[in-house]
Amino acid sequence: MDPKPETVSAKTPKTERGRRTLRALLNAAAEEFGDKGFHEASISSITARAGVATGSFYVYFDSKEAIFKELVRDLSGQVRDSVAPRLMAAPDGLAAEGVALGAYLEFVRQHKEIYRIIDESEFVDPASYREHYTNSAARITARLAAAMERGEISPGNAEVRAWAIMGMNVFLGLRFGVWGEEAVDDVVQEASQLLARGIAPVKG
Amino acid sequence: MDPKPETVSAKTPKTERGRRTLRALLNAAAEEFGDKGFHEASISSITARAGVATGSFYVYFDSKEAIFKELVRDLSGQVRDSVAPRLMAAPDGLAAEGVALGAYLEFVRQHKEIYRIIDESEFVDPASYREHYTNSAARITARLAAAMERGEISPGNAEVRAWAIMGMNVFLGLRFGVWGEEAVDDVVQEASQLLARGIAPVKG
Amino acid sequence: MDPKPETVSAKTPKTERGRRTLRALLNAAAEEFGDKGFHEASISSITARAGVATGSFYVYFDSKEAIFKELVRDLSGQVRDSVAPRLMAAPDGLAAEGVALGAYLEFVRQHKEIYRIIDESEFVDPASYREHYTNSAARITARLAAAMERGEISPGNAEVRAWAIMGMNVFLGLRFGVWGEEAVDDVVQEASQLLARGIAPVKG
Amino acid sequence: MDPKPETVSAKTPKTERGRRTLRALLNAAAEEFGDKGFHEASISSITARAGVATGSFYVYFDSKEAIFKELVRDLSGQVRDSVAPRLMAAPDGLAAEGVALGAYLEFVRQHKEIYRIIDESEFVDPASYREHYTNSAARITARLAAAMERGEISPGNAEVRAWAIMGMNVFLGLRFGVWGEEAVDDVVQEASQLLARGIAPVKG
DNA sequence: CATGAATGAGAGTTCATTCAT
DNA sequence: TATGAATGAACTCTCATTCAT
Repeated sequence: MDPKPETVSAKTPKTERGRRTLRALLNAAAEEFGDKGFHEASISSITARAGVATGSFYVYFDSKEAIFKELVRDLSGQVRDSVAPRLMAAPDGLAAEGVALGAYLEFVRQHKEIYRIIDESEFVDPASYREHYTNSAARITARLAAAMERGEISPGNAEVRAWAIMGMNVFLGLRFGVWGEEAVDDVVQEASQLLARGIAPVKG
Repeated sequence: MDPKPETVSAKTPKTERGRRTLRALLNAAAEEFGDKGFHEASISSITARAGVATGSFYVYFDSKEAIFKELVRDLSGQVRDSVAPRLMAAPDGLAAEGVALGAYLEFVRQHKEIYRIIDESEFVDPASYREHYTNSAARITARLAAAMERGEISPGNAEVRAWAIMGMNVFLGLRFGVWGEEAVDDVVQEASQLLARGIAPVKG
Repeated sequence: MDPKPETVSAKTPKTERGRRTLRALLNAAAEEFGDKGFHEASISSITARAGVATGSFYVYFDSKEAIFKELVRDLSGQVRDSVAPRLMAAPDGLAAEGVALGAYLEFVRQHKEIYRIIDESEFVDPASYREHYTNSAARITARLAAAMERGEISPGNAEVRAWAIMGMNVFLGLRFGVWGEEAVDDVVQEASQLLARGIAPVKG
Repeated sequence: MDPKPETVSAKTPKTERGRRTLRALLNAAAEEFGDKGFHEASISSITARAGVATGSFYVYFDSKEAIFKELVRDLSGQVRDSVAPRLMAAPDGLAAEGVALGAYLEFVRQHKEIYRIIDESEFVDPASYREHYTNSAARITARLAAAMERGEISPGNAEVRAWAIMGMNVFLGLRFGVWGEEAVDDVVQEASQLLARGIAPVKG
């Protein structure tokens, strides 16, 4: 269940010991960045958490930015992968978006630090940030386009809708996943309804 | 008739010259933070832009954080004030949200740096960030509640809807205001439609 | 009862208002230096305590050092003057030194900050420090010499004795005046006895 | 056989090179503080004297205060150790105090900067100052108590006597060790006599 | 691969002092 | 005299990165 090894691009270790150290650094970095944010985080704190010497860090990463970037890619994949399986179960393209919101809210609540790290990438490595949200939007757009195709939702600009839906999800995630502790079912239902009526196929 | 005295919390100057210096610092800080972001920004760069000595900064602010906080409050007020007058013109509560989105998109496109500064507050002064979005949501919630009252929109959980709408706006603002350069009318229309059908009053 | 005006050398004010400001500054400085020590003390804190503007300070003193120096001279005089009257009452030159110790201990206990300020002058204005203790020693030396003359004490090197006695007093003052809270009578008696007879075993 | 490992409290180096750097910093600090006093001293001057980079300072010490504290502890030990061996040679408890004074005067004259540094600790790190003199007094008290026990000195309050003796020594040290250049034998003799027999007129 | 000491540029911050009003 | 804003040199401290072992 370890996060995909293929996402680890930089300086792939050749020995088993090396792989362990790399993994330890990545985990330590997730903790450190989640706790303190990028700028307050320090390499020496990361290596301390990982139980290795300062210098060892540079065996695996070129810079603080590099490990952060690596991490964002890793986490971005985790967010995606946590939603995907739930989507399979959705009866149709309209329902799918409600399911996706529910899955996202749950994930966010369980991994608040991931939300934070990804968001901070806007100011650390804008390209990663943009990539993350652009990818997300592209996936939603594709789903919507397919559903339109199938007549499950009304015709319209799929990309605009995708960004609108993603924004909805993210802010509901912030308010009811990261900040709030209240039950989430009502939120999902209310939002699903808004969405359903909003993009449901036009009858008659 | 002084410029926004309510935003000036710290060390109010007692002379006219002092007021000018303070304003110059605030304006310089907006430029600097907008250009470079909080961490890359430097006090000496701010004072240089403002045309005053380094030490003068500390006559008015206790720290880099302090002026940033001040600025976020200031800008948050500007965002609010830019949308408010347009709302007056809306025929009803349903249309109002479309109008608000349009106003917001325009504002964001003209003041990309404000968008950036407010967003960065999540990592510099989370309380300000939270306050900004909580205030925004509260205003939307109040509008929706009133509109429900008047039967202009369907009954439902106004707060959830407010956060959903705000999220939509913010992400459309990011995609089509900050990043994109394309015309914005289609976006507003598409989103308004999504919203309209989503929360329109249910017809008998 | 105000400290001697003649000790105020710098920029003697001509108006009544000026005299009040000067006195306020000196009192404020005594508090400030006593509380925080020379280096932690700040001019603006002194002027704030005195209830005047920062710039007013320089109407009366040339620098932070200058007011400190002034203060040490002032306080040095106070120490001297607090002991002098008690000496008059002493029956002879030997008893006088015990009386002086008693008077000094009392004074120190009541004015701990004065002890501190004078001592700090060693590092702020060594000349003042040296002057203070040299003057003290000279007064003791003179007393001892006169008493020798009168045969009230044994012949010997009056200056060495004076410094020894002063050191005794100062350190007993530190231990039992500044730090300790216990009754002081025993201390005075024990020290007086040491001074009179030394600590050699009493011969049968 | 490492140099005084007990004085090294903070961030003990793990390599030989580290130990050398630490020692160099401590020596440089003694020079710097002795020359300029605490507040005029600068970290960069210390590192320059030690021949290392500014940042290296913070590998071993948290602050200017921290190294000063370390140094006072170190020097306090040196004062103690310089007197101790001479005491062994004293024939009895009464003579011992004269010997101690002599040893102290010599030490002070050779290490004027140590005297200064320890005294300045009163204003930089009062706890160290207090500790230094409290320890000294405790050692003298113990000697006196033992000598009383053996009947070598008259009965009395050992602690009061100890502080009196220490004060005598310190002030004679200031006057004849730090400030004066004259021969010191007379001083020791006069003070020893005072201590032994006091200054009451010789009877009969 | 691992270690941890060394580096040094650069930042924020302080505050005694000056000066125009 | 009094005011308080303006000044700017100087300092401490941080930490990502390098490198010899």
